[in-house]
Amino acid sequence: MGRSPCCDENGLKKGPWTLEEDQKLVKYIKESGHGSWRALPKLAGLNRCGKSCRLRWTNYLRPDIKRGKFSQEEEQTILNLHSILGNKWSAIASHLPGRTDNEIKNFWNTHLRKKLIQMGIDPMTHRPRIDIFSSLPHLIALANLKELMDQQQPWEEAAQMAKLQCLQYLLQNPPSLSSPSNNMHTTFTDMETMDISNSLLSSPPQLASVQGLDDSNPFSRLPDLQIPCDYRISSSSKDDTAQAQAQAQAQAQEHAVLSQGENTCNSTWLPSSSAVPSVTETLISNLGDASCSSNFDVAAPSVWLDDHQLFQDPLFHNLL
DNA sequence: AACGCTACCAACCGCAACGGT
DNA sequence: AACCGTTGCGGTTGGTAGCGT
Repeated sequence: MGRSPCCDENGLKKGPWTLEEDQKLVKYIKESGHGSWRALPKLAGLNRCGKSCRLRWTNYLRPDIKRGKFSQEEEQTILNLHSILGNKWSAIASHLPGRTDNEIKNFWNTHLRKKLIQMGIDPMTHRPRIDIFSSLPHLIALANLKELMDQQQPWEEAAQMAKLQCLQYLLQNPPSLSSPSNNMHTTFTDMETMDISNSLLSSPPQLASVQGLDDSNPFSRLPDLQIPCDYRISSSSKDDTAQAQAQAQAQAQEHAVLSQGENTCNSTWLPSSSAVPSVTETLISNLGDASCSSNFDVAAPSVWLDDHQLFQDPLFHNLL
């Protein structure tokens, strides 16, 4: 695949276009069409490379370009299409008459992406963020619990059972401790997270007798934290798993059709698409007033709601 | 007024795909 | 099949406007 020398040629102007250059380009294309972009600058009397001319035309000067703010409908369309197509800006732009891929890309990066992050949604997967910050409340609770355990406070056995069940619930419904996404806000490494978790899981010996789970290891039924965890909002029965896999396959095929064989949204680290529906599909209508600054102020996905309800439970406050 | 910070967006860069020879 | 030229695309950069201190 050869590469065109294009703009590295000496003497060609770069940078912002002047009004005069715009007028020359528009005049030439209106009269003669763009033809070969490479030949165009010379013919149009422009000291630019063809690539620059093409970009200026397609992104700015084309008469059918719609400028101005994106409407709610356009915003919704972009979110929907991005959840299916990923960063296929040109494919998304083809569904938005008058909008260029560059404009949509910029709008995504400056507005929509931030909104989704604010709402606790991973902008790449359109699913609840599963990074260290969304796990932080759980980890803090675990840390406090371990502190209490280390102090060997004389708990009632029933209370211990309840608390440990609570802990087990947390660990069986974890926000995944490691995120595959390109999440800029993840400052803890996966291994650091694992260290924290594993240190918390080194239980004091006196708890083994009250677990009733496994005498040798009270946490033996907890998920293997070295393995990326699926969301566990639904039953973990084998039947459901098989059903989810079948649904995932069906959806993967659907996505393959929609995205012409390319689907950047899928990740081997993520649960099947059918297990956790894309939250942007249900939260899109709230985006317009997503002015909140905290993940916890907005309508959170169900996988979080369960945990938040747990945190509000008086029983859980006793743990803290 | 000066400075720093942030948001926005036009434009650039480099790679990939495609078609012609 | 290999090479070359052209175009398309997505990621990134840099200029600048707006705002707060």
